[in-house]
Amino acid sequence: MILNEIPLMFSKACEYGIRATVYIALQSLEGRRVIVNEIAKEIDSPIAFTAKILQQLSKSKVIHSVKGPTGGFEIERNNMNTVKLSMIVHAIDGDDIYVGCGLGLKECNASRPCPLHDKFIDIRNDLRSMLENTSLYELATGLEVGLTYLKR
Amino acid sequence: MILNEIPLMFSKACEYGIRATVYIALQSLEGRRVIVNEIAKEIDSPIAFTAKILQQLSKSKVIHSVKGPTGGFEIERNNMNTVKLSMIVHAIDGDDIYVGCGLGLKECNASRPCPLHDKFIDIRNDLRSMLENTSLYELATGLEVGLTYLKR
DNA sequence: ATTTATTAGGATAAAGTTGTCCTTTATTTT
DNA sequence: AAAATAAAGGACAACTTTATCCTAATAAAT
Repeated sequence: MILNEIPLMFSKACEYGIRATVYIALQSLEGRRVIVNEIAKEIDSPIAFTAKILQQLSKSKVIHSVKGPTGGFEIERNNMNTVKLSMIVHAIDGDDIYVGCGLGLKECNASRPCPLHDKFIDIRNDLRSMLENTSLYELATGLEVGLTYLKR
Repeated sequence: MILNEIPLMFSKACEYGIRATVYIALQSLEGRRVIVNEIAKEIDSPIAFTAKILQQLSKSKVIHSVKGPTGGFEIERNNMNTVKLSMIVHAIDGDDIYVGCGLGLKECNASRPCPLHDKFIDIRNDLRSMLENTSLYELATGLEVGLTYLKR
């Protein structure tokens, strides 16, 4: 019997958030504004939960929301370059990824490192630099096959 | 408002498990068998929850338990070399760390990778190799200051 | 043999994450 | 102006993880 199902790297909320943002970006590149129902259907995520996440991303200016008929979500072409994966993750999961010892040791720091300290730091820095260096545009256009990839 | 508090790398259960195992190893090197209450106190973890985790580690043969008075937990000196960090993690968190796309994309694989596929693979492989190459002995004796480090 | 100390294990509670539903607010269309 | 459409947001339900408590099983000490 195993106690846990730990997330591989991100929470579900964050996964949905990234997938949704990429979908919105792809559609915005086609000049289409998209509504939650469509997004959730296309990325295969729970609608209402996705709506919550989109609210957060909207507040964080990662995406832009428009109310009313013909409304929905969109992302300006310019923002696709400035928005990095790290901003999406931060808006949803916070910046926990960056802090603390992997073993939860409070005394562990650079001057008195635990045996795994440097390894943890390296791995986390790799993750961090990937998140900070990957733009939304790069991520969206890198999905050659496009939409099909967003379904899980 | 942020939805989540995602674990940095391991679950709480796994963190406690690693810290507890290291503590047991350190005490075993001194010839001392230790009881749950002491372990939990020294690694600053909840007693009953720690007991559950120790049960799992005991079943998985990572640690050895002895019932009754003078009983407690211990680890044979020989086992400290064969027990790797990966075994502790596996016993508690399972091997989720190793599977699936970081974005939760089901179509993502080596032949049709998502834009982050290789980066995810690299990071995860680094983590995996760290876990598989770090022995309990190395981990325990690497903690020069010993016990103080295990408190959080 | 009885008592005592300790792990094993079941039941359950608390907290956190994920997911749903319904009402309110904003905006467009008619 | 009224109706319709969509996001915003509050309340809450389900599930998972974390945590506690109590009893049973085991084994040493008396």
